[in-house]
Amino acid sequence: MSDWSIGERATEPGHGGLEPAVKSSGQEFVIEDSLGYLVNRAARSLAHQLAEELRPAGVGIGQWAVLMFLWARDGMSQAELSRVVAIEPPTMVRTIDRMVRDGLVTRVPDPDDGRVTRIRLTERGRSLRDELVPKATAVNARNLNRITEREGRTLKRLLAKLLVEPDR
Amino acid sequence: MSDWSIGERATEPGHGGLEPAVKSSGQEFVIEDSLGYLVNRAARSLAHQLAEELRPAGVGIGQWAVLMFLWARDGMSQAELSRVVAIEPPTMVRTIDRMVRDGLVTRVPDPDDGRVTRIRLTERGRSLRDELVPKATAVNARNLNRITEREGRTLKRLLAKLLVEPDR
DNA sequence: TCCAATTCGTTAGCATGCTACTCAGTGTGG
DNA sequence: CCACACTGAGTAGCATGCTAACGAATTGGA
Repeated sequence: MSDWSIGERATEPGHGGLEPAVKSSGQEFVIEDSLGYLVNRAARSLAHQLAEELRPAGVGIGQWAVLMFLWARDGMSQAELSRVVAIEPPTMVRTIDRMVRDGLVTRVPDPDDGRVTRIRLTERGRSLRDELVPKATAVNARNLNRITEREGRTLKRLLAKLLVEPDR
Repeated sequence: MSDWSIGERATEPGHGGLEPAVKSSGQEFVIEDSLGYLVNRAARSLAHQLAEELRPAGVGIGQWAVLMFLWARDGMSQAELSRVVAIEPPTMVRTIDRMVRDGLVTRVPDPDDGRVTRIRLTERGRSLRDELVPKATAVNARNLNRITEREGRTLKRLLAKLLVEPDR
């Protein structure tokens, strides 16, 4: 699938009134108007585009965020990384496994704390920065181009607001 | 991880200036300001919350969208479903596998076209609608509560705009 | 000082997403 | 009518996300 536009409707065309909604006890749930649906679609679209850019370099989409944080501060521990990337530790373990396998990072035991493993960029991991950052920037820019700059700022501000300490 | 707020910064606190950015050839890439990062975080946060609501019913997050479309029009083919849900066919195959396993749907061969399998809701699949739609509505509402109603409409409008026929 | 709670990394097992490929059934242009 | 293209479903193999549960190391409190 290379088409990320909003899809067909569930209801047959030409059966009279469009009704892409589920009526449940009088309530209506219009899927195309669901925040979760829209955010999920947008996230997959963006991830798909970024993955395309990263593929030639052999970097997976899940490795991207880790690289970003390591470029800002090399030698973070796995626990620190899973906190900042907002990924569960078991997921981080296997992402790091793949990055070690691909020669992007190495695991270094912390001398002061026997529980901690520090993640260090290899030369290759470090050098990918100049190659990949412009590509990622381009993906964001290309997508933001569809809306005004002001709208772009608004969009990001609202998304950030959703993430600040969710209820429940 | 139950904390979906914006995480720690990559740079050490108190080393002077905050610098959560990766400088690459003069460019700066501030991760907390990246559209892709924000959308991805928001999507996982919302998916996590919805999954929580669906779990008691034994419905997986990937099955949710399929159910939504089947509630609107029962008997769609797998190909139709993968188009409207915007999921690749192989992913749909296995999602349907699990839904069959869990007694939500059945596969029915199309009498007119030997290639086509139609997906029909079971009584259980149909009956979950009244139970789950309010829960999903609540998740969206709870998250939209953090911003004004006007902002919510803006957010959804901008997200939808990103999805309309991406460049490239 | 020493036991209990916490933290860190990890394993196991599952769901959901993708690409690449295959095979069978349909449809179409000569 | 028939070869060839297209479409739908499925298989294989992988990446990335999660929860549950552990064992080892550290820390904190009595």
